[in-house]
Amino acid sequence: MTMDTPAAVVLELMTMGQQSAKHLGDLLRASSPASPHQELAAEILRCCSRVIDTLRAADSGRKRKAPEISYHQEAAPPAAAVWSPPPPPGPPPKRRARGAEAVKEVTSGTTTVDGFIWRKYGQKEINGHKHPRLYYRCAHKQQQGCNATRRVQRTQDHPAAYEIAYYGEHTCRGASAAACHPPPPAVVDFGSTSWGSASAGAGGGSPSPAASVSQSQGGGWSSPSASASPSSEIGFELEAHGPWEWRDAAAVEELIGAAAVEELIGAAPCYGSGAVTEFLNGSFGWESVLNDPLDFAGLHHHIATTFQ
DNA sequence: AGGATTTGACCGAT
DNA sequence: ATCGGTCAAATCCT
Repeated sequence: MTMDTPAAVVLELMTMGQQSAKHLGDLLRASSPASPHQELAAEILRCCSRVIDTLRAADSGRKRKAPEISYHQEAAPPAAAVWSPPPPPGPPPKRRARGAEAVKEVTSGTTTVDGFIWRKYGQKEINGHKHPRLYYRCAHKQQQGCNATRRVQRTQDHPAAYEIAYYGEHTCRGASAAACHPPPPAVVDFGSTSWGSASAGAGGGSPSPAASVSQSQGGGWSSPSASASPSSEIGFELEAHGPWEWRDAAAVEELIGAAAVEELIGAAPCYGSGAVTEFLNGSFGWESVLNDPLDFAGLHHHIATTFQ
C-alpha cells in the first residue's frame, strides 16, 4: 500500500492516533495510576488497532465476514457489517420470509444517513415493541427496479437508538449509481475537526428529527453552510456494502472504521503523499474529492456532520 | 399539481 | 390464527 491512496492516508493517521493514545495512556498511568480515564485511552487504542488491522486485512484482499449487527453505542462494536449475499437467481419473492437474513445496525444517532434515498411505504405496530416499525424501500424502485428495502425499529432499551435492517441489493447502484446516489457531501471542514456534509434525511421519512441538513425534493441536495459552527458531535457514514453511521464524538476512532477503509480503498483516487499533513492542518483536499461525482459514482460514500 | 407520507387492508409465512 | 411485510387509496406537503 502506498500513500497514494486514501486507505494509506487513513492507515498512517490511525497509526499516529494509536501512538498518541498509547502515549496518553502512559501519561495517565504516570499521573494517576488508578485513573478511570485510562480505560478511555485504552479504548481509543483498541479502536485504532482495529482500524489498522482491518485496513491491512482489506489491503490484502480479504473478504468481509458474515453479517452481523454493529452497535454504535456499545463499548466494543464489531469491526464490520456487510450486506446480505445477493439473492438467488429467479424471480424475487413478493414477500420475504420472516427472519430473512438482513444486515442490521443499531444507530444511536437521530439521523440515518446511508447515502441512499429511501421512500417510506409502511409502518406497523409490532408485538413486543413500544414503537412502530417503519418500512422503506429504495426511491429508485420505480425507475430502476431497485429492490433494496430497509426496516427501522426504535430499540426498546434505548429509545434514541434505532435498529435498522437492510434487505436486498441496490440494483440501482451499478451502471447508474450516480442516478441512485445522492451527490456527495458538499462541505468537509477538517480544519475544525467537524465533518460537514449533506445529510440525507433520506427524503423518505427516515427517523431524522434532528437532521441538520435538508434534502430538497426530488432527490436534490442542499448543503450546510461552510460557516456553520463547529460541532462536538461528529457524524460520519460510509457505505460500501452496507450502511454505517457513527454519531458519537467518543467514537471518532470508530469513525475511520472498516467500512470507511474499504470505502476509501474502493474510491482510490490519487492523493499526494502529503495528504496526512494536509489532513492534520486542515488543508487536505477532501472537498474537491467529495464533490467529484466521477470519484464517487461507484462508491457509496457519505460523510455527515451534524452541527449543533 | 405532483410527489411524498400515512394508514388501513390485504395476504403470505409461521 | 396470528404476525408482519406490502399494497394502495387517502391525505399532506411543497
